[in-house]
Amino acid sequence: MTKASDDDLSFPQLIKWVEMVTRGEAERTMADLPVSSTQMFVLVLLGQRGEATAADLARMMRITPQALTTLLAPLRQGGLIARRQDEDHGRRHPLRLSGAGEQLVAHARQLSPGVEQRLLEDFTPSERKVLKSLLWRIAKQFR
Amino acid sequence: MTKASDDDLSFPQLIKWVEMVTRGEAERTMADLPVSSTQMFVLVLLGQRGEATAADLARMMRITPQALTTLLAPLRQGGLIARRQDEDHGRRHPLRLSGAGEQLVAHARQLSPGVEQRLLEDFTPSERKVLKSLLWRIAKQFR
DNA sequence: CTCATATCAGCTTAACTGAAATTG
DNA sequence: CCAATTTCAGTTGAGCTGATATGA
Repeated sequence: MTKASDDDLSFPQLIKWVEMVTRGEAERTMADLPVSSTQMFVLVLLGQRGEATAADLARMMRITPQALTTLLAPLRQGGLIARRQDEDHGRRHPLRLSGAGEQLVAHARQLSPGVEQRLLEDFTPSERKVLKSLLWRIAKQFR
Repeated sequence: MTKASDDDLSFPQLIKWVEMVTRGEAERTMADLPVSSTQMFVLVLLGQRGEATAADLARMMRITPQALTTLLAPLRQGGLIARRQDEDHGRRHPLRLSGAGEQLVAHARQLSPGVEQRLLEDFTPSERKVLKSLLWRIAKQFR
C-alpha cells in the first residue's frame, strides 16, 4: 500500500497534469497535421455533433464566442469547415465538417491509439474502459 | 445501457474536453487569485516536490525549458518562489516555494472541492476515488 | 427593449524555435 | 568536444475584455 499519494493533488490539478502530458505526446505524434490540438478538438466536436453554431461550440468548450471565432478562422480558411445560412434565423450560421475536415479527423483518429498506448501502457483493457467512461460522464454535461 | 457513446471520442480528446471545462470552472472560482491556472500548476508541482530545478519542472510538464523560464518569471517576481545556488553544480538553481507561495497553494486547495463538486456532482465517492487514482497513475509516470 | 449571435480590435499568456553563456 | 542548464530574443496560438452590428 503506497502512502495515499492519490490525495496529494486536487482533481483540477490532476486533470491539468494529465492533459499537459497527453497534449505533449499527441502533438509529437501528430506534428505533421496542419492543425493544432485545440483546432483538432473543435473539428472533433463538430464531427460528433454533425452540425453546430459557433455559439454552441463555445458553450461546449466553456470559452467565449470571441475566442471561438479566432479558432475558427484558420479552419474555415483551410477549407475544413463548411458554413451555411440558417433559413429561419438570419443571424445563425450552422457549421459542419467539409469532406477534407472529415478526412483529417479520421486520420487523427487512426493515430490516437498509439498515444493512448504510450500513456496507458500499464492499464488493463478494463481500467482503460472505466477511465474513459468516467471522463465521458464529465464531458457529457457540456454536450 | 446507452449506445456505447464512450467510444465516440479518443482518449486524448476526452482529456482535452474535461480539462477545458475544468479549467473554465476553476478559473471562475479562483478569479481573484494573482496567478493563472498554469502558473498555479507550477506552484503545486513544486510544493509536491519540495525542491526542483526549472529543467525538472519542464520535464514533468512536457514543455520546453524555455517555456518554463517564461512561466517562472512572474512567480519569482511575485515572490512566490525562492531560488538557491546548488553547491556542487554551479549551473543548477534549485527552486522551492516561498512562504507566500505555500500560503497561496493552500488557499487554492481550499477552493478545489467546490470545483470538483460542481463537475462530479453525480459521481459517488467511490467513483471519484477511482477516477483520481487512475489519473494519478498516468501523471506519476512523469514525476 | 432585450437577448443571442457573430465578428472586429487590442491585449495577455503560454507555447514554440533559435541562439548564447556557463558548467561538468 | 559534448551534454545539461539557464536565459534572451522573436514568433505564434489561444485565451480574455470591450465594442459593434444584426436579427428574433
